[in-house]
Amino acid sequence: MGRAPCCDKANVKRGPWSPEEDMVLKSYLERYGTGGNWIALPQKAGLKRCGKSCRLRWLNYLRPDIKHGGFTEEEDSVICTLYNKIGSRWSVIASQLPGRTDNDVKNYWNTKLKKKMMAAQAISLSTTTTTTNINLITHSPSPSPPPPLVIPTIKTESYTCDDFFTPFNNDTTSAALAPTDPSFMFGHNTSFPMAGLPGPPGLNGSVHQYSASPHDDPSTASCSYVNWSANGPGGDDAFFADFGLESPCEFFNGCYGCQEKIGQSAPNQATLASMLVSSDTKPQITYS
DNA sequence: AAATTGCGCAACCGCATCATT
DNA sequence: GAATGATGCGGTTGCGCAATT
Repeated sequence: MGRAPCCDKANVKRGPWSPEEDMVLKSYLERYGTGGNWIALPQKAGLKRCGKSCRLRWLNYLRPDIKHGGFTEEEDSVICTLYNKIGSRWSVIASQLPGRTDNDVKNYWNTKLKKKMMAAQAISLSTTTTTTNINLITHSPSPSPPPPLVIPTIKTESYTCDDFFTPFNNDTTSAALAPTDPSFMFGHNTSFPMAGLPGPPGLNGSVHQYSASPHDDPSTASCSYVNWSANGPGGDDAFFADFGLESPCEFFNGCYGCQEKIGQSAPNQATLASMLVSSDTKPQITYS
């Protein structure tokens, strides 16, 4: 038995969205949200569109945090690095680029970056065998034996204060426990410039800002790194594992994307500091 | 100036996965 | 565990526009 179509294709509009349709969809979503059902949304909003089409339009174009325009060199590097590691998992790659959508990244790769990287590969093969900063494309046909793969190990994630507080601000049940003013940090505006603390072995990076929710009782505080980056193998799991933590979510409940952890206990500032200090390596993480 | 070509990007399609019953 | 429905995702298409012939 075949699947039923998600909508009546004969009675839905297709093709480019008009500004009026955009306005209707945007204002509806800003007012009511998805209601947990994209399929029913267009009818409720008064749009003659397929629910999937509405979802795509919102995610790829109408969302307020979408970044349009050219990609930076840094974004190029992230895309190439991740493509070499995980292939065409565009949603994963896009998740590392704030404001970028998987469709954007996919289009950019297919139209520009792939050619750019192939050209770089051709140059590197014709000039030297000791490549240093060029990402080689492993998915394209290559002569045997294959050239050495050079994968930069830069791992960067950036969360803004607004991102950090998004799960709180969108969740009325936890809003009472969380601030709406990002400047209101743990310990009443105490940020976390803890210079001289040891960092995880083998990683170089920086935590630009540390913040936590402003509970007076630190034993129930939740906290999160904001705008941290780590250069080295592993990425975020390794980053935190080397602090002796299983993962960011285990302790840093309340961090962006970890809403399900809200409500668990978290280490207070002193405990966290002692965990960091107890590492026997010299400082490799700088806090600024 | 008209026709053709190439490019960029929005949108669609169909399959995979997840959630619910 | 099976059936069903909703969502997420990657591949692909097709339109509009600019560059080229």
